[in-house]
Order: sequence, then structure tokens, then C-alpha cells
Amino acid sequence: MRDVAALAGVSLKTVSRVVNREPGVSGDLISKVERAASQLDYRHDLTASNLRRSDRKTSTFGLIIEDVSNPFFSAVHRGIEEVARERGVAVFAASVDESPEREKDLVVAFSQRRVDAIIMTPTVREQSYLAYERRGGLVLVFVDREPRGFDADCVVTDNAAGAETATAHLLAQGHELVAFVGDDETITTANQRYLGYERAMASAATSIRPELVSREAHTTPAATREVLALLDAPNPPTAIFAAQNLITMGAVRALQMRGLQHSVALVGFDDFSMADALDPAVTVVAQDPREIGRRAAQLAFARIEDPDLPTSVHVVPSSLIRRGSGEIPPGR
Amino acid sequence: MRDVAALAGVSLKTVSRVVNREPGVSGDLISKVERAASQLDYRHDLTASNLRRSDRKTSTFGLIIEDVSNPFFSAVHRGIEEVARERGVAVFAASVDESPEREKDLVVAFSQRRVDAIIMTPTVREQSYLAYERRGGLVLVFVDREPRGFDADCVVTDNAAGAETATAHLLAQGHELVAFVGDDETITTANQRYLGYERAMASAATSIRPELVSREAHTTPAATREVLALLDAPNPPTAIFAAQNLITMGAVRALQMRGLQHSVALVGFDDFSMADALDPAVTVVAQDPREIGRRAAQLAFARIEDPDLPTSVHVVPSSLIRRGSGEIPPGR
DNA sequence: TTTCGTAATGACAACGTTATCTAATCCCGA
DNA sequence: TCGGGATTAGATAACGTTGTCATTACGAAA
Repeated sequence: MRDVAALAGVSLKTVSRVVNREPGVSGDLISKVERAASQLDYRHDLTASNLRRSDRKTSTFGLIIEDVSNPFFSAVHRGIEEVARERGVAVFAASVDESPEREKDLVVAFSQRRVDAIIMTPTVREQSYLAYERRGGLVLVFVDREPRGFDADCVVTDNAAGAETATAHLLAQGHELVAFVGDDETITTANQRYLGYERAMASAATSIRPELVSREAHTTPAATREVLALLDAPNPPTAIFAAQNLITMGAVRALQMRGLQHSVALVGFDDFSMADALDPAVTVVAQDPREIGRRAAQLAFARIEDPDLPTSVHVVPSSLIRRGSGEIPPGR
Repeated sequence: MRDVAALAGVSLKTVSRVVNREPGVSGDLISKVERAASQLDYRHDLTASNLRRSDRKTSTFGLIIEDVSNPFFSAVHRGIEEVARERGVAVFAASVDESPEREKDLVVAFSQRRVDAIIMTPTVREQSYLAYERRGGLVLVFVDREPRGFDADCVVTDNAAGAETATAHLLAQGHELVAFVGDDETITTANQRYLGYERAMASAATSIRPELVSREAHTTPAATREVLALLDAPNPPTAIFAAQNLITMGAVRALQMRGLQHSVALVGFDDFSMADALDPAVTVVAQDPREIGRRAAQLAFARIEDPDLPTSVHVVPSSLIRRGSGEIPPGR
């Protein structure tokens, strides 16, 4: 910048003014400075600028999600990017892989880079450790799962209601042996979806059989194993509620392996690519991850603008998409 | 930092030394400084640190890909993250959406944030405009597509060879009416895959029928339309080579709509989720996007370490996965 | 002609950190 | 007892920018 100023024959401050398009510089000098800048391959340094600026905004967000290559989360990422892009904000994205330790590391990494906001899916049992960061002015927004022990803005799907809808849909076909396959209770969404399953079963006065409940499906292959075990047991389910996209995919494979895809009903939570092209096409309770991302980003901007806003929890509705697998009646 | 120094009763520089774990500070002072730092909620400012540091490294990469929520590219992203994470580097990720203008905007945005390297999929017809950035010390690595008019490190799949393998596989089943469905020639990968198709057809002495070549499949729905048009034409193909993941998905839907999924053979370029669970399961030439990402990140680090390295092009092999759809014989 | 307001420009310090250089202290051997 | 090297600590400037305030120039009003 100093070189540009020298070449253009103006002061440092004038170059700064031109670069930031501040008013009060004569057209003559503007063009002189611009010519000098391009001649010298000058590129404005946003990090130095930020250091001196009074608002101390880096126009940068941090995003901490389960896995950047998980279709659900990458759609959330995409939604956030859409909103951030409009405001010239760049987004750091990182995968936490269900590791509490990594969650904390990432928060520190982003905080040290002075991001304006972190949008994150909590993994750690308890988010109160973030108070420290918030005191430093960092904006925090949660997506997909609500934080625990920490009051903050949040965007979630109504997991319990969606799960209840899914389970009720199966019960309405006349099923009584409805299995639940999900991740364990440390994952809040898995927990809420289990609650929805319980609620639907209770409303239908159908008792839950513990042997039809599997809460150890952490990955797609694990889900396949769990569903195979259910199918091979003495009293197999006639319908399955799979509580997450990767789990549903695993369940589809298990049913195919036993040739039962047309006789055992299946409803999944989360839509997934090609669900409509499978045989049978898979009935799901679809979330809108892109919209979740957009809302989260909007919440972040709103809070940056006014830090004293009351915290809010946005619930994005889910919707049942009937495709075939969920409409298989019992006893086929 | 000044406050921490004051509270600990030491100089600024000593705090800096402790924070950076530089040797030559007595254990006594180290603990005093650390106590003061945590008492004051001190958080090291990486942006200010970088400004003064002699190497001027921000430990930050920029990633510019087609779409962060496209499964192929999000897997590339994931691979890059894996390597970057080990070195404490954070990754900005952004979608370019085939927009040349956006590509340039993103490069500027990342350059202004002083990223150490940009890993990108080129969209602009010509990358010579990047010389400007490289002069400023920015490291550039290309993924998925080679740049044009610009010599730089690059990681690609052998598109032509993969496409040739796919097409030859169909020809080997006895097909003669093999259709090509791909994106237009401005996309270098689409172009190379078409070349592979041509090569295989020529080797088999099978003439290419222009009416069986569709190069307008930009999206999944467009691919479905294109394939429907092929199937409904007077001389429909008995086999289809779909040159990209989204296109293959569109082709699957089109075949299902006409009930031809068991009579018309299909091989796709790129693997995709649930391809193995479809009926028939889809034969593909699989790339290894995660490995592509890892290699790209390694190349970036290598060049940062030694800017004078000769530029290299890494070719990651693809592999044919036979699943059924590609093994359907003609005349069924 | 003088005065004054306004618009354009510049000088300088400061943002939070690290590099460089100097000073103080300590231990060891002669 | 002293010299000298090693070790630890601090003072100060600098990184590239912007905020603040001072200065200049100019035209309009008195």
C-alpha cells in the first residue's frame, strides 16, 4: 500500500480511502491510485485491515458439522454458503466426526482466526465451555441439535414430531411389530426421534418390545448388521423405522440381503439421494437441510447486528414422503 | 496480551514466547503466564500473529469446487480436510456453480484473506489470470480438471481411460448402439470422457451415431430428459454410457420411467450412494474423490515448502465396478 | 477584501502480535 | 576473584492497514 501511495504520489490514507471506496476523494486521484494499484499487483490485505478496523469483523464464519461429506450436512453447508455469499462472508468448514475433543479444538481454531460466528452441531455432552468464547464476542449458532447447558440460537428439525409421524404411519398400516433402529442416546437427535417413536407407540396403545429396539447403529454397516439381527431373531418386525439417513441406507441393504424389501415396511428419517429410485422406493420423513443452513446463517447475521436479541430456537418442519416402502402392509 | 503480561508481571515478549511454546522461558514464568492468560480469558489472535510473522503463513487454505453439496466434491473436500487437519490448517470451502465470474470473485476473496493455498476446480475458460496471484506467492493446485493456459500442480482422474474402459465394457457385451450422455464440451472432464468414448468405439470399429450422442445433460433432470428422448427415438440405444454421477442418476430414472432398466445396459462414470442397492445395481467407473483431495492437499503443502518444485500432474486411477446394469446383453 | 464553511488530503498513532537486538543473570573453570 | 559463555528476560520497532485529527485549498457570503 505504501508503494502504491508513492507511485500515485498520494498519502497512505488516500489509497486506503480509494480501496475502501470511501467518499471524499477526487475522481482524478481515484483513477491515479487505481492505476498504480494494478500496476504494482497490489492486493488488499483483509487480515491487516481487520486488525485496525473498529468493528473488528473478519467477514468469516466457522462451520463445524459432523462430516462435510455427509449429504445432510453438506446440504446445510450449502444453505449457509448461500446466505453468507450475499454478504461477502467466507465460510470455514470442518468435520467433527462425533469427537468431543475435536469439537473443542475446532472452536479454538476458529476463535483464534477471529471468525465473526461459529455455526455448529454440538457433539460434546455439554456446551457450557463456550461461555468463555461468547464473552469474547463470538456469535454461536447451533444447527441440527440443541446445545446443552448453554443458551444460544438454534435451528433444528422437529425430530420428535417427525419420528412420531413416521411411526404412526407404520402403525396406521396395521403393523404392531414396529422396530426402531437408531444411534445411541448421547446423540440428542437420535434421542428425540426415539421419544417420537415411543409417543406414537403409546398413542396407538402398542407396547414397545425391547428386542425390537436397536440403538447401536452408528454407521451404515452397523445399521445393516443391526437390521439383519432383528430380521433373523425369533420374532422379527413387520415394519422398521430407521432414525437417520445412513441408517436407512443400511436397512435397505439388510432387507435386500434377506429378500424382504417387499414384505417388511420401512420408513426412514431424512431423505437421501436415489431413495425414489430404489425398489421399492423408500418412504421417508424428509428434513430440509438447505433451509436449516439458510436460517442458521440468518440467525448468525441477526445476532452480529444486535447481540442483545433474545435467543431463539427455530424449528424447521419435516414432511412425510410416501414412496412405497412405508405402505407395505403387515403379513406379506 | 498486554494485560496478560501486566498481570503475570512479565514483558509482552515473554507472553508471546509462552504462547508460541518457544524455548528459553523458565518453568516458573511459563506457569505464571498461563495462569494469567486463563484468568483473563485470553485468546491468541492468529490474524495479528500472522501479520507480524516472518513466514506470513496463515495456516489457511481456500477450496473452490463446483458445489459443496455434490457428493463427489464433498468427498474431495473431506480428503483435503484430512490432510490439512494434521497440519493445523483450516479450510475455506465455496461453491462456484459453473460460474466463471464467481470463480474469479472467490479467488480474490481468498487471496485477500491471505490463504496459503487455493485448491480449485477451474470453470473459467482460461486460467492465465491467476499469474497475478501466483506472483504474490499464492500456491495454486487444481483438482478434477486441468487448468488451461496456466501451468500448475494438478490432480485428476484419467477421464479418457475410464470412459474408454466403460464404453469398451459395453461393447464387449455385444452392444453396438451405445449412447453417450454427458455435459457439454466446455467442461474439460466431459470432453475427455467423450474422447474416451470415441476411442473405444473406434477400437471396436463401431461407428458413432450422432443421434445417440447427447452433450446437453447439465443436471440430473436434464439427463433424465435427454435419456428419455434417446429411448423414444426411432433407433434407441441398447446401452448407455452416462459420463457423470448426476447424469447417471438421471439416466436411472429415465430407464425406470420406460420400464427399460433391465433391458438397456448402463454404465456410469463416478460411483454414487446406493448405486449398489438399485435394481439392477449400477455398474460404474469409480473415481476415488477422497484420495484426489488428499493428494491435492499434499501437493499444496509440498509446494509451500518448496516453491521451485517442478509442477506435476497426478493421475488417480479409476476402476470399473461391475454390478449388473452394465452386464445386460443387447436384445433383451 | 476578509471571513468562514466545506471538501479534499495528509500525518500520525494504533490494532495485536513477533523479530531483533540488548541487558541482566547465572554458572563454571582458571 | 574474575572472565566468559550460556541462558533468560525485556525494550523497541515493525507487519499492513484504518481512525482521528490537523491542514490545505477553494468558493461563497459579508
